[in-house]
Order: sequence, then structure tokens, then C-alpha cells
Amino acid sequence: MDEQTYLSQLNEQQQEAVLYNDGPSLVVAGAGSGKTRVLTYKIACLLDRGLPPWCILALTFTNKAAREMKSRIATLTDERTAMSLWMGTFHSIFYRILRYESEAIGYAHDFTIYDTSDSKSLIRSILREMKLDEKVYRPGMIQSRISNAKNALITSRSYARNETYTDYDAKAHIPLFSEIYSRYQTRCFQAGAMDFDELLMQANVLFRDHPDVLEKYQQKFRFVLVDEYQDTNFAQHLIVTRLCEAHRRICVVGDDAQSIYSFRGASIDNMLRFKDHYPECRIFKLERNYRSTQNIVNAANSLINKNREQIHKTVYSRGEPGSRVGVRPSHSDYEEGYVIASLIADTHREQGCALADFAVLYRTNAQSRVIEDALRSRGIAYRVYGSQSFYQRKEVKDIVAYFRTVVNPHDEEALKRIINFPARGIGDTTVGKLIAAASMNGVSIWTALRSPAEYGVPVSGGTLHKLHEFGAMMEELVYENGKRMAVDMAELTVKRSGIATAFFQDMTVEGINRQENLQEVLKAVAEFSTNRREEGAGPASLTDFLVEVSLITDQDQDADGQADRATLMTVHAAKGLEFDHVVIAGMEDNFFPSHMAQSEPRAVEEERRLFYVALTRAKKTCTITYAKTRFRNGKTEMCTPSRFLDDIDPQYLEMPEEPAVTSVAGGNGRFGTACGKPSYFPQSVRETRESPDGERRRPAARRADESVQTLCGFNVGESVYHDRFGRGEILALEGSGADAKAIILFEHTGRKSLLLKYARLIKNK
DNA sequence: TAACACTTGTTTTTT
DNA sequence: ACAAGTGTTA
Repeated sequence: MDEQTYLSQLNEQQQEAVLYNDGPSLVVAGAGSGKTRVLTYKIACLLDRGLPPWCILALTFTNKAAREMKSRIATLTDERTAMSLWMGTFHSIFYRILRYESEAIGYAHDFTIYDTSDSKSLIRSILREMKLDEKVYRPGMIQSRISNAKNALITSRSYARNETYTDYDAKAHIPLFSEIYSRYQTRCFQAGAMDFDELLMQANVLFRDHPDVLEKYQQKFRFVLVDEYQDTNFAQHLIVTRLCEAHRRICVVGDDAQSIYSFRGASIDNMLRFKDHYPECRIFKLERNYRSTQNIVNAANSLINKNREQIHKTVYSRGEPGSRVGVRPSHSDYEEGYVIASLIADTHREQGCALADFAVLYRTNAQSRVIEDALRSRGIAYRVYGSQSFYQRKEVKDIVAYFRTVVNPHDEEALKRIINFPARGIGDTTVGKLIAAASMNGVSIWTALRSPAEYGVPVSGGTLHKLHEFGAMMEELVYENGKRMAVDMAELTVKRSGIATAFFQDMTVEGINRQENLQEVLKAVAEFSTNRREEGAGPASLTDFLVEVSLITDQDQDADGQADRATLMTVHAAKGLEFDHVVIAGMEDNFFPSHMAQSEPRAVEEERRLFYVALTRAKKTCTITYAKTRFRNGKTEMCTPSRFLDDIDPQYLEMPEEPAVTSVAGGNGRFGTACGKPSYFPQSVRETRESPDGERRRPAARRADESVQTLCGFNVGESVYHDRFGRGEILALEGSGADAKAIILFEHTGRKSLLLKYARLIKNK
């Protein structure tokens, strides 16, 4: 495609941003303003002007974003060109570079990656060794402190030397933090492993200490683009700065209003201060939203205006005016699920839109379950993103841990995972002795395991034999890995290790599940190898596979991409996506904004941005739901609607109609407004005393809970049918209007409290 | 050492 | 509610 053709597909602001390539530029891109489009066309434009693809470095936030952009560029140019671009997340790109340059930073070439749980487990192990109380030195807290330090490029050595930090730790009653940090670093290094933050820090160390290497990459990457710049942290910012300091051909794209990763060290300051670093930079603003209706854009604007820290811009839509953002309350999380399911089912049926046009967004992964239950019971196909990706399942991690150990036997966390899996009589005691001996001698566990006598591992003859057997088996696999290709090697590992035998003997339901997951892993290895071959990158080794897998986060959804399903995911996961119809669930205080954010104004602003992201995912309609009670941590909690609802200008909202009449003191003479239609029945007021078993307790506020004999045409004592719960008898009726509900004793499922509005009860004749 | 029951914390989001 | 960690027993 030539330049004219693709320029015609851009508006004026977009064109300017695409065409300016002579120096640094900052593209401030409002939600839905065609940011990805600008990036892809810009890259196409650079290629068009003769820049070879391998000279362009494009850093994205997720692997998925990189994949999508590559395929878009492939349609603008060709497959081969797109493949040759350096495009990926910071982590995956610099993992590649660091492996290549491992010698310079003193790491083994085959270093592996510690994921979050590996890090935590290592921290635990160190705390035990130092005999520290996990209640004082909480592993999670230690982990995030280490992470913060690394993001700020503070090494364990400079941390220990800096009295400001150590004094602070002393005051915070964790004087030994610095010691933990350095031990952690030592252990990671001995294991030949880096955590996520270390990758970025080492990339900086590489460029700082090796000017020749830096210069090589400065010359290689003649143009650098960074997407989602508002979510980069200091370490990432500095990498980019170093790479571009000579030629200054850099373009960063982002939206400060969508910065939602500060918990990971991201800082909007990188974006706000971009022009301080590059005084000559040009700033482009993309303000026209092509995605959403005017109402949605206006609602989102009115919300985000409540934030103080932001770059001024006016996002507007010239699309349809659109309908108001609906707000739907329900009594419980359970009913909320039902409300959502009904909404999707009704819209799907009435407007004939695909289920794939719907997304349900929530703050935390834990919220998905109730919604899933409701969707399933209504027969609505859905897919949950993120919650527990394939590679986080236990047995999958175990298998991958074998691969990791084969590639790098010094990988302590991987080795610990598999040393007694399947059970081979090497228990915690022995592992503890190995760790102690290794730590004493400053070697890896693997080294200690291979020469127990030399490092004084105090174990009995029998154990010694077991250690030897295991060691010999692994050694052989390591040796074979040098000669065999990925698929071959994966199969051999699974066989020799005894995983296969262990899994295939177990014929329980979980056992069969594990077998399937094992097959999936092998399939993934095979697919990976095929892809590699097709890309012409030569035969893939197990090591190559691991490089790919360690940094995978978004699971592959292509498996049944054609199936029509609704999408369930966290708001974070939804960043960058769009759907015709969006439901934002669980819009309650202490939930959204999260209770973790309540005290800090900055944190509340971030939560507000998160809500902004959620709202702006919607193209046509957006519905917000909240529940008055929610089952959480084994208890039912009372919830109030989110304060953020007050931040949206009410003219863009369709608030729920409150019950017309609230109860009068004394409780008499109340009229039920049943199912929207007024119905005047004399009330016999009687407290609903719930039997000791059954229903959950509801502490206060009994206002809407007074019972009546008849409601919405149903009578107490009547026999009814429900398509999921089956036959049952109405024990009580209570509430009014939209809140009208029935307590029903079902034959099989027991007592349930159902909203009449949604329950679709059928009277039994 | 391994299997089991019991206790405990834990929940914000992800590379 | 649930998973992970701890302790007890065979």
C-alpha cells in the first residue's frame, strides 16, 4: 500500500503524528482515538521510506498487543517484513538481548526466569534460613520492596550502602531487609535466574557498564517506538532514553488518563516529563474518539475530570448520541450475576447481536465465579480471560519446571519443584540439607546434589543413592537437550522423569484432567516448533520454547476463536480492547475503588482512571451493576454503591428507580409496588424470621425485607417451577418493585431467595 | 518420608 | 471459600 492510500485513512491529527519522524515525539492519545492505528501506520511509513524492519524497535505492553500489531503491519506490507521487526514487550525483547549479551553481564547464557511465585518461594526460603518471623518480614511485602528497589534501579549493594534506606527499614522494624535483598540477589544469580524486574535492571546495567554494547544497539535501532508509555516505570524509561540518546528518533504513545499500573512501579511522570527530557519534542494530541457513542464519551469525561493530575485534552465523539449508561442494583452478588445474564440474553435475543459483542468487566478475578454460574445457568457461552492462565496451573508448572531444569539445572526454584515429583523419596528434610550445604559453599543446589560428599551434605546411604539416581537422570536429560529438538526433548523428559507414568496411573477425575493438561503442553511445544519452522527461524530447541513460555501472560485464545462467546475479564485485562456492549460489575465502595486504595488520594485517582478505562471499552452501550450484599472471604458483607457513580454527570446516567414508597415507622400500611405496576394489597406485617439453617444472615436494614402474602401474582404457599432449581414452594414474599423477591424452598436445592423480576418462575398447576 | 488433618492467611490489578 | 503452610502420625 502506498503512502497516499494509508494517509487517506487517517484524520489530520493522526496524519501529523504519523508523518513526523525527524525527532522525538509524544502522542497523547485519548481513549478510542486510533492510537494503534497511528502506531501501525507510522511503522509502515518508516518502512516505506526505506528503513529496514530490523532497525525498528517497537515496545508494547503485552505480548498480545505485539502480535496484533505485527499482523496489522503484515497486511500493510508483508509477512516477512512484519516478522523482522523488533516488536514485543520490554521483558521479552530484553530477555532476548540479555541472553545474547549474557557474557557481558556475567550471567550464564541459559539463564531462566523466576515468575512471581518462584520469587516468593525463594524469599520464604531465605527467611527460614535467617530464622526470621514471616509475620514481621512478610514475604509479599519483601517481594514488593525488592521489586520497587529494582524498578528504581537500586541494586542490593547500593541499597545496603544508602543510610536513608537502611534507617527507614530500621524504623519500620525490618532492619534486615537489606540483607534479605542481597541474599535474594545472590541466590538468583547462583540459580542462573532473573525475576521480571531483574531483566529490566540488568538491561540498564548492560547499557551503563558496556558503552560498546550500548552503541551497537543504538546503531541497530534507528527508530524506537513505545506504546502505553503511561504505564512504563523508571527502569523502562531509562532503557529507552539510553537507546535513543544519540539519534533521538523516538516516538512514545500513551494516555495519562489510562495509567493503571502504578502498583507495578509505573509512573505517569515518564509521560508528563517527556518534554523535559526532549525539549525539542513535538506533541500530538489525538482527541477524536471513534469508538464510543457521545454519551459514553461524555460520561467518561465527566468522570475523569474529577482527577487532578492530568494532561489537558478534550476527547469528543461524533458518533451516535447513544443511550445513557445504565445503573442496575441488585440485592446480592448472586442476583447481580442473574441481572447480567438476563441483560445479555435479552439484548442478544432482541437485537440479534453476537455474544462476542459482550464483555463483563470486574475489578478482581474472584468476582468472575458468580457471574460464570449465572451465565452457565442461562446457557450463555462465555470465556474467562486471565484468572488462571494455562501456564499457572500446578501440573503445567511442574512440567515446565522440568523443562527449566533441563535447560538450566541450577534453577533452584524449578529444581525444588521437581526433585520429589513424582515422589522418589527425596523429601523436605533432604532438600533442606541440600540448600544449607549449597548456601554454605556458595554453590547452586544442583552442584551440591551432584557431589554430596564434597559439599558435606549429611544424608544416609539410602538417600545418597536416591540423590544420585535423580542427578544422573537429570544429567542425561541435560546432555540430550544439547542434541535434540524441542518436541523430541519434551517427550523424552516426560517419559524419563516418570511424569507420564505418574499421571497415567491416576484414573481419578483430576488425574485425567492432568493427563489432558500434559497433552496440551506437548501440543504447545509442537505448535511452537511448527511456527518456528514456518517463520524460517530454524529448528527450535526446548530452550527456545522456554524463552517464549516464561514471559507468556495472555493465554492463547485462537484455539476456538470462531466460537461466539461473551467475554469475562478484569478491567486491567481489558485495556486496549473494545466491545459493543460492556457490563461493569461489582461497582461498590471498597471494591471499586478497592479498599486498598481508600486512604491514598493518588491511589483513588488511579482507581478512577481504571473505571475510566472500563467505561471507554464500550462502543454502543454500557451498564454498571452493583450488589447490596456480597459473599466475600466466607462471609456476606453489606456493600454500598461506589462513590465513583457520583463522579459521573447524572445526565449521562440512567439511575435505577428507587422503591416508590419506603416503610413508615411502625411498619403498617405499606403498599407493594409489584413488578412496576402498583398493586394494593393490605399488608400483614410480620418479621421474616429465618430458620437457623438456610439463608445467610443480613445484619441491619430490614426495610425492604418485610413479608407479604401476595406479590406479582404469586402467593405464599404456592408451588412453582424454576428452570434451574426445579420445583419448589414459596415460603415468603418480600420487598417491592424491582426489589420484589420470593423465598422458595426447592425440592432438591433447598432454600433460595430469588428476585421475582428475574427469576422467571412458573406457577405449577 | 509420606499421608493426612488442621490452621492460617488471603484477595487488587500483571510483565 | 479456598489454597497453602504446618503439624501429627504411621
